[in-house]
Amino acid sequence: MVSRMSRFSPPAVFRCLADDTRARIALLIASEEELCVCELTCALQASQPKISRHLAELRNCGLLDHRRQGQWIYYSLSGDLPAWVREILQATLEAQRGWLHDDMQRLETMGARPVRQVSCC
Amino acid sequence: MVSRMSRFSPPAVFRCLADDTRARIALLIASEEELCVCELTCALQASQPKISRHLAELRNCGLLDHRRQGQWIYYSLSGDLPAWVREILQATLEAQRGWLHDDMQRLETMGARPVRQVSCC
DNA sequence: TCCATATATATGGTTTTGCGTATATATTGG
DNA sequence: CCAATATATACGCAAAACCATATATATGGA
Repeated sequence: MVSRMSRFSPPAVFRCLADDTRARIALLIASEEELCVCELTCALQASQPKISRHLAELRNCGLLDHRRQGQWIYYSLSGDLPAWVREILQATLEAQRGWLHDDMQRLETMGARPVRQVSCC
Repeated sequence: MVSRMSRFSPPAVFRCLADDTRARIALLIASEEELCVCELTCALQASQPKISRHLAELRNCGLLDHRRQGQWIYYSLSGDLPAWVREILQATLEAQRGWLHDDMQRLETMGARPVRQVSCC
């Protein structure tokens, strides 16, 4: 019997992206590599708990990784993401950039974005 | 302001595919071009009303077309499907054929499948 | 016309999902 | 240690999704 409940089964992945907030988060991160919670809160104009709750879900589904840098927690696509999931995000992103336009605009014009540091010292 | 509610917005499409039954139906049809309700009922081993209900939803979302031929109603991918949606289905299908294996097996070994007729007379 | 088959829809109930608000935790700078 | 900032989680509720069962509709053949 073939497993119908792998972590990345098609409906599991689609379910993760089926919510407006989560789709916007996932595509923004796919586009920007890495974003912290406050940037997403600003880009989506949503409350911080709402963003955090959906980030937790994307994390639990295995779509996102996170790292802490000081006070900020940066989210990125999971390194374990299967290629087909990456392809889906990429295809959606390329075809639907317009759909993300407002969010990206707010992100670009956001004041006081935290500064990334790749390594320490 | 950019429309956030097009018929084929990312979350709308993903929501449609977020259910186990609907994902299996959509991918089976993407693979087989066209399937009737009784074939899907057999392949998924689900009740006829359950299949019909999910087909109606896929139809309402704009993912599927249907045509009647005699007593049977054949469902296929909508002709109006945006390219990116087609790509998503194709990428998922190619990467996740194993996930569909049991369904396809049952379809292939199904007795008394109705015979397609392309045109009349 | 009557029956069998194929398909669609309605109904009522249970489960899941998403939300706002309140609160907890962790980090940084004084 | 204290206050401020960033983030996560808990709780109670409203809305949405899904299901099984029952029923309606359409077609084809006797």
